Amino acid sequence: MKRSRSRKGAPGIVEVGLRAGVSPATVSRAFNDPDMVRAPTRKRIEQAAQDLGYIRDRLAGAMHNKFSGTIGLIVPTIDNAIFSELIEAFSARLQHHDRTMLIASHGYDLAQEVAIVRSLLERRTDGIVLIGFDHDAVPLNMLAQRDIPVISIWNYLDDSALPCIGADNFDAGYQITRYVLEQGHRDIAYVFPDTKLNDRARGRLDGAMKAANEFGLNPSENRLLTCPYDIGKSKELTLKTLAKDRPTAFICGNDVIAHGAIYGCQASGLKVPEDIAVCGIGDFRGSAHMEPGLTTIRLPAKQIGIAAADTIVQMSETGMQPSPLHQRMDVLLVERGSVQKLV
Amino acid sequence: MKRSRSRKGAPGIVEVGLRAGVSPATVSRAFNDPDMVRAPTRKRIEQAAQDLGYIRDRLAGAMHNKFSGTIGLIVPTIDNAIFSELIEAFSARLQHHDRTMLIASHGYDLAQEVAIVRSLLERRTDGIVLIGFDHDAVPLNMLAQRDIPVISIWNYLDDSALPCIGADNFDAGYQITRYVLEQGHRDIAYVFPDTKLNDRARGRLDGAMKAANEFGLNPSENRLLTCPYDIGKSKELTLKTLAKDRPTAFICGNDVIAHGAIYGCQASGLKVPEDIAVCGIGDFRGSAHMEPGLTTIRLPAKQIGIAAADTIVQMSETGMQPSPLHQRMDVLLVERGSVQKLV
DNA sequence: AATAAGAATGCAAACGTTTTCATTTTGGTA
DNA sequence: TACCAAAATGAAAACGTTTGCATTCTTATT
Repeated sequence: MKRSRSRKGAPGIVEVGLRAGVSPATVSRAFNDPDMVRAPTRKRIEQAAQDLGYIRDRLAGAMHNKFSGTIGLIVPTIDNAIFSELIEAFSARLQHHDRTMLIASHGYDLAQEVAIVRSLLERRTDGIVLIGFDHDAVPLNMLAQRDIPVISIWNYLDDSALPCIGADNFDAGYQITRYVLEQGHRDIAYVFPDTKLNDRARGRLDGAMKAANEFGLNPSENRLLTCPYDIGKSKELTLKTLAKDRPTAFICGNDVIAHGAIYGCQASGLKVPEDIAVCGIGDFRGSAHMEPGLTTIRLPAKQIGIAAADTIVQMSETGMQPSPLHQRMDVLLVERGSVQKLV
Repeated sequence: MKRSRSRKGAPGIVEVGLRAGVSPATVSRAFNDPDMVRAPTRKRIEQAAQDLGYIRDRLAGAMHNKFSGTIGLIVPTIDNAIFSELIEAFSARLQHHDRTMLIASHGYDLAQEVAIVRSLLERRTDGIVLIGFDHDAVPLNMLAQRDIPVISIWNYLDDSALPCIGADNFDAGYQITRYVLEQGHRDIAYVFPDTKLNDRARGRLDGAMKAANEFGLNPSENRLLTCPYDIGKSKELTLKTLAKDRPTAFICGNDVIAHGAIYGCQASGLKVPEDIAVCGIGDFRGSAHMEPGLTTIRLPAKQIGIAAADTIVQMSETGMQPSPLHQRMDVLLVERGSVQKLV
């Protein structure tokens, strides 16, 4: 691999210094600590930098600094409404902090996650943000050993080992289920993603079960359905379920699944909510406006993204754990048209 | 800002060398050019690295190398089905090339884009991928001046200044419109995003107009609607349009808008496609499974993402323009249930 | 066994900043 | 005007790699 040197003679800090008649050190200071250099000197430097089209090399700076100015975000998937709002907010907020986001997805594969953490470490990210609590010990150890700040976001647990910022998914599952029960539904199908390696889904399902129990219900095996985050799969599963023995309501582990369920109902000629109720969790883009509007639990994705950015940056700057260690964001039941009182 | 030094005494190439009884240089070679060092030596080095928990510092390497191993992707928005499939594919493919993705979004604001390019340059990305052709000259010049490889993706133009990989949006607009016309529709509303700074939308609309003209049609002002990429806004606009003077078909500039249009029709009591036809462009997640299934033009997002990653990596390695310079991906009309023959 | 050619390794100088420490300048005060 | 503390600047040593060149080790050939 021939690596031709010679970055086009791009001007560096010394060229700028030469032109401005100051030492490289002063140029550096002018950029990092503007009021350490006198105004007129700074002016000259800025002018020189401008003239030369100087662009600072943060990599070189990072070598000294211990700080690279990048933050890593590791998500299960990007290609999904689930996280895109979160990612956007997080990224924008980081930009605001003059940090750059390194993002990678592992497709719900924890082995992949190890490789990703390693790669981020090689890039010396100043901090890493993970989704949820289900993680391999290896990457966690690598991070701990190096004192790299880590937080877990999206889910909330008041006693999680990692600092966290998230919504109480248990509560989300509990609230929506209680609501459906209060509408008089008793024969309910629960459609949730695989809860094996997904603490968010697990929390939601547990919450749902608690609500059911409080109403003296104990959902039978055939009312507990597993479905991936995929509209098509969900629609298919719904169709199959309806063909056998139709419940009066579907409680879905997330909005994507709920969208599929609604389409499934419509495809089999049922009207939502008149003939059957469907609800989700998440309140994704589109849920509000579909027909009927989806009754769901709103998770504050944007808020979480912003808080996550603020927190991880602060941790990297102070080297301390955030306080509070566990930040809980409120979830909100939003009633729209997809669930109605059972008559 | 106190920047405490001392990266926890993380072992470096020299510690590894010490332990393996070789010089740092050899360690470096063992990692970058494995068969430059003899197998037994390499074994010892790998073992030592393993024992010490060594993680290479790519930033330090990048200083020498001219290559940082990162590629920048600049998109209008992440939080939108439009680009998420593309991003995911691009990112995965880069990972495969042992590169890391730096992503940033500018929210359709070209001024923002300048700042972003600058920030990426500061991070010394080995290449930059942009969406579409509408860009400020400033960042383009910065890139050209530094010989940083750039490509434009998503849209296709056989004579674009930048190398490109994309779908022919003009053709997409043309095809879907022709199809609708062939189904007998004549009174058609065209709902497109603002075409000012969006060459993709512009191309699609131009294509649609060409098809209309070929059928001797010249859509009137009030049939040319402008709508942002937002389901809610689109639904609202549809409702308003239907209240006045209802066309027999809506051709939407993209699937998100089409989703909103369908919901709008349904909300006002019309059945799609019996009472009114709706179609989109894009074939996003969900379009296939909604009720009715959306007739649309499939854009090969994943293919584009993969090709983009391959191309930009290759450009950065060879320092040459790709060939072909302009890569055109096929679009495909997919007929589903949202358009039917006008009786 | 001696030798030469080639492979493997080591040495040390980069890479472009930041930062410590020393030196100079500034501006106010005696 | 001379002097001093404080502020601004400069010199030079890092930071952790990579790499050109020099050196040493292999190994095949005579």
